[in-house]
Amino acid sequence: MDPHLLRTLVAVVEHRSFSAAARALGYTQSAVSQHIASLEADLGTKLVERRPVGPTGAGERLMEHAGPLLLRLDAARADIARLRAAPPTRLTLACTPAALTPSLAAALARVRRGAPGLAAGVRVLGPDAVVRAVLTGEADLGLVDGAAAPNDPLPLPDAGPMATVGVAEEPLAVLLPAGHPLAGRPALRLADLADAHWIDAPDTAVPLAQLRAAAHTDGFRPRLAYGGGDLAGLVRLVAAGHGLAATGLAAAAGQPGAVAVRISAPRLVHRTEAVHPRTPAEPVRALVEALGHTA
Amino acid sequence: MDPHLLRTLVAVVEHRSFSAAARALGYTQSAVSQHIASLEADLGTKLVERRPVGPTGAGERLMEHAGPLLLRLDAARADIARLRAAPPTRLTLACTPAALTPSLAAALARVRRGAPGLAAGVRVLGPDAVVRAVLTGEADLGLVDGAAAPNDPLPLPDAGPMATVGVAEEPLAVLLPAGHPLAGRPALRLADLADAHWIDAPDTAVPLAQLRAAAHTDGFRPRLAYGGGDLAGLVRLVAAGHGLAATGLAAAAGQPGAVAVRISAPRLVHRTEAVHPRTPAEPVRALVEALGHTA
DNA sequence: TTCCCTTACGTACGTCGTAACTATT
DNA sequence: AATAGTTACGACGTACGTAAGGGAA
Repeated sequence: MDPHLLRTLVAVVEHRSFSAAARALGYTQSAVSQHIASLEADLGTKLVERRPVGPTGAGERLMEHAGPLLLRLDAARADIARLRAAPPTRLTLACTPAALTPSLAAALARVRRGAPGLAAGVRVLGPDAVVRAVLTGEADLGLVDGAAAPNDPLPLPDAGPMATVGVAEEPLAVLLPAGHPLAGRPALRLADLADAHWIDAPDTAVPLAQLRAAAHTDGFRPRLAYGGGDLAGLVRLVAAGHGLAATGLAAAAGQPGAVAVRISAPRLVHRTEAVHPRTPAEPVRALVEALGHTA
Repeated sequence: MDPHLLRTLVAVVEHRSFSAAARALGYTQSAVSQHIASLEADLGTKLVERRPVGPTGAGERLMEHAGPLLLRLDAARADIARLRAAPPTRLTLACTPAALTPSLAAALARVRRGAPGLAAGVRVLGPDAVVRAVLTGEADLGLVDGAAAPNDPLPLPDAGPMATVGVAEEPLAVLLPAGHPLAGRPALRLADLADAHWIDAPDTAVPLAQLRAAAHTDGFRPRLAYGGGDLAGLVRLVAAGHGLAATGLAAAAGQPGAVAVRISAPRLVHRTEAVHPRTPAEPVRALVEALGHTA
């Protein structure tokens, strides 16, 4: 189970083709064929169905391990590389849509005033991708938002050692279409919304799975899947009545066509968390501290 | 960063010697030397100090990745192997000391009555080792106890996909020496115990780190470390006044020389959880169901 | 001097690419 | 017939063991 072979398996399954995977990896088609054959011989099971190409049951199972494994491998390399590297002259942030708040922007501005010439970059991604970016060193700092019990950490994928610091907690809110019968209420009970129509937008709003886990319910079933990372697009879908979405009260407020109503749930808040390497370089440490002061 | 090289690194650091690691792995000393050199060349950093042999800073950092990585690799192989394997004729359980309760023993007896000829084995281990045993297929089912919020899952190491089912919740209890001034109380507030002397027995009682996390405190600092997996030994240390230990009320009750007092903490219970592969073989499924009925 | 890790070197095995082959549509 | 994965085979590189070399106690 050489990691190279696993990487090839991932490419083959993703491309649904041996030759396309070979092109993507810079191998010949023959090498890819040999990689898969070698994995299958090692594990004693067929992993990939040919014509059409797709994973078998065992193949899918192995895929669930391969991704985290390869990520960890990259994370380990990045972790060691950071120990040798000079502090970055360019600060790269990865954050989820609702985590990119005015106070984050202000904190970043404050840090940059203190360090003239510090370049910066911001990438908006889904929560998992933010964590991945921090682990692999693509980003120096990540900011993720989601739902959790007060003072509890967010349930983030545990793919390696990293430090997490809560930087903001605010009430949870639900986005409703402007004309919705419940839109006038001052607050709504989360339990009453479990059977509503929901939009699953795991990269943009609070993932429904997180609501289910935090509320210990079976509800919050998606009626529409929304894949982008754009909050405005999600708001338009909510406004058109496709379903509801949960996020922080501040992020949800003042969206055109939709109304944000506070969710009153026992011990459940919208939380934003900073994710960074455990030995952060100087500008990262300063930014985390600046964020802490706004919390 | 070939896994073989990582395995060698782990062995070298654990044995504090190249030649001992070579013997343990079935290599020559020369090969081990080449492995380490190759890793160091790849990462561009010295990982191991020689004479005496020990990890450098970067080496320790890499070790934190190597363990989980190798575990995941074994877990992946075991996961695939289980898909092909026939249902086991011997049921192997791994459990933490306080999880081996009369009701577990009864449930196992019930299942074995329903399946005559089913051999069984029980191993008592620390929580991490229990999870490891299940992931690598050494055990068919794991039982772990610890502290958590009611209905919340225990904070287990996330080293791979597995199913967890809560099987019991009972009040948290603290073990006190028989003559202790607080021993007569009907219940104690957890917060009042944060500054007491504690014994850290992560393989036997509730790990102190779990108490800290669950109670959102900084207290519960260990005064004595207890490494074994034997509850009776821990009780003797408590009785002798070395410090306190937390566990479930039932497991703690009736221990000679010590007194169990219920801990009243807001939203904090002692919980036992079953851990098993996501597609359990028949006898495992039956046992989990039997355990569920006792909960 | 002894112990233990490193380096040199030869061999064996593994991995990749080229190219011929085979199966599916 | 064309497309796409497999197999055969040869060249190259890698990884191991043997054995000689070097530095610390």
